[in-house]
Amino acid sequence: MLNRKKQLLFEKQAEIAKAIAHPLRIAIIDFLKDGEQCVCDIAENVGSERSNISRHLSIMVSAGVLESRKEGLKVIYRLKCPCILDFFSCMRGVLKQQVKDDKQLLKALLF
Amino acid sequence: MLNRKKQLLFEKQAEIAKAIAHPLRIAIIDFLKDGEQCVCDIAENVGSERSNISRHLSIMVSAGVLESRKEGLKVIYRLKCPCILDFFSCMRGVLKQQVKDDKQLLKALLF
DNA sequence: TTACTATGTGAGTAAATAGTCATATAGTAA
DNA sequence: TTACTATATGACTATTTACTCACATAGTAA
Repeated sequence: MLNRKKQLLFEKQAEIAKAIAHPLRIAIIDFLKDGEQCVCDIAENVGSERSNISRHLSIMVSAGVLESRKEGLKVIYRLKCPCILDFFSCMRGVLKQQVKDDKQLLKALLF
Repeated sequence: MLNRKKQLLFEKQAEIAKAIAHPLRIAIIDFLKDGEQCVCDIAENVGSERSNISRHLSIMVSAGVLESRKEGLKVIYRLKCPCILDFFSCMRGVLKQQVKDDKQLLKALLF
């Protein structure tokens, strides 16, 4: 059984992972990898309603993944911890491995 | 707007992130970091019903995060892509930053 | 002031997810 | 064969999450 400390840590980590675990939020993080952007430009880039994007952004801010600053009417968001991008390349690695496995399976089926 | 290719990629990546985004699954991955384990030992370590653990394991296998092998009656699971552990240290970094921010806020409130 | 723009949020519905219990399956061993 | 153990899964309920629409808020500018 886990002790309380570890359990709390895992819950906090799960919150961060949840904040990333959505196609739109992945798209947002990917869009922000080259620099900060305002809500309207993010919404236009990822193709969703501004109110929806605003919600997704606030989820990621709460989780500590993004941070924001105001500039006139606009609110500009940026990655708070760019190490998240390393996780993205890890995920691409997992996907590549899946494709390799599929190929192997296909070969096994054909011969 | 995103093109179809990117959209598909982001959906696949989100599936992987989702497969990690749960306290029990984080605990399981953490437990597996030092080597493969069978379902019953995982269940005992993280403190949940075997049927529940079995479901969480199959979610992670489907996502390509874990893989398994049979050994007699037991099914033994292991990390398929240990680079996921790097993401764990990134998450710990995010949490540390949150604590720092909280300290700053507290100071601002007190003085 | 009024009109406008960018962002955030309450309320509602629809869909996805998690956990539990009972049961099924697969392998072991008498 | 029967009894046992480890794992997986169907069915169900409860909870969480995502999206949309309407409206609120905040800043800009005439």
